[in-house]
Amino acid sequence: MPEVVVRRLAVYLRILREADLSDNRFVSSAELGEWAGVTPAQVRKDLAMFGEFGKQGVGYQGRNLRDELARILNTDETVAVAIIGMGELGAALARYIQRRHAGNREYPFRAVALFDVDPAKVGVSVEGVAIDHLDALPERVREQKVKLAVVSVPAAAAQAVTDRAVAAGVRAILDFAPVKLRVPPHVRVHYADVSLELHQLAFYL
Amino acid sequence: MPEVVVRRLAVYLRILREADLSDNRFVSSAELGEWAGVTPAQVRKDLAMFGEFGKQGVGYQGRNLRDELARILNTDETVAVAIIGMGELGAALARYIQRRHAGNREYPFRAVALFDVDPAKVGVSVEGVAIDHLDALPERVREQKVKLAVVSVPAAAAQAVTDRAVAAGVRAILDFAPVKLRVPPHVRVHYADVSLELHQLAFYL
DNA sequence: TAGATTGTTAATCGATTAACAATC
DNA sequence: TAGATTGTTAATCGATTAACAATC
Repeated sequence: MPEVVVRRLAVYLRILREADLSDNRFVSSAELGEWAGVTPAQVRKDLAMFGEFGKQGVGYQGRNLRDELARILNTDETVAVAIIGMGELGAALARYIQRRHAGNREYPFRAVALFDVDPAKVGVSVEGVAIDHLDALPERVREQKVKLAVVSVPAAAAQAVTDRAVAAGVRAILDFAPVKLRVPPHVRVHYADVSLELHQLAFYL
Repeated sequence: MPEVVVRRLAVYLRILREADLSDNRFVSSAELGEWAGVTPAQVRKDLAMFGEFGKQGVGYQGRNLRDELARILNTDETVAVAIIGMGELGAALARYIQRRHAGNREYPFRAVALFDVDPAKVGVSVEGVAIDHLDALPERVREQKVKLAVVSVPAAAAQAVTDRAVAAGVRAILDFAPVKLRVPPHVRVHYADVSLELHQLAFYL
């Protein structure tokens, strides 16, 4: 499945989650495309890759489409997330995720495990979740069946913690460290690299 | 210029900045491609869009290529950045950027202006830069000639602060709020949307 | 000179858009 | 039924890869 399609599906889902979907609100590919900034044909093609969700002449039933997309993206149930590295960024991410989950039951992500190596941080709670020592990662990841991890450690440590997370069963990683991670083919990595984004934007100045 | 090319240029530049470039180290498109995870042809094509930087039979002179790329990406001189929203994420970003700039003179970005609306935060210094009230944004952006801004405010406030930043002369925005921003055509927006990334990754679980 | 690698053109690949028959 | 909009096929567009003459 092309990565761009998955990205757009996530956009459609967010739009539908935010939209006010009264019981029988139908949404057309034209509307959804307008909101997402893509063509109606694009919307229909993207959705058609996963099934026939619409009714000719009417459009897509909003709530149904939202639920189908959540199912496709595996966010119809709560997704357990581990955050590795409780520096300022990691702690900010942990609080962000927990608060969104607490504030809106539809928000699927929940930080169930937090890790650091600093003894001063281990044991401290962040939004009700205790920070564990990195050495406890394999055990915690296995017992909580964590499949998705956020890496927010210094660049020099990123590959090593990634290796440990992957060995423990993690299948997808969001990496904030400015390092290209080497992982086995069954593991997916996305990069959230602030400096790279700033560099790209600087081109247009 | 295709956006993917600009993205790869930024990757090449980072690689060259990190590489140990002795005086006459030459780098081939094969090497650079290997490090960046793209084909040699891709590297040559990308670079050829901006000029002829290589020597046949030899490759690209590392330091020269690095400097050329920095020039193309407008990061051969320090780039002033404003950060709007000093919540946890905003503050973490401010510290990250300042520390990298302080630690490595080659790091081009510098947070020269920080903004929030919380009276408890205004006046507080973050890594030596005082937080200003949002109302001071137009004045500060103009006097510091800030062209690049980071938006790290709550979703509900993102469009409003963007409008003010754009009115003051900002040309490129890195938006951390999960909101599609509407901006005039001469303004570039990149999104750093953690929830969207997590949603995409969840697809592969 | 011989070997290597660029810059560039041509071939391939894949994604987007347009068009329209199917059908609600 | 008439009007609207889907699902899908065909046409277009653009980006990637392969190939090779130019040349250091």
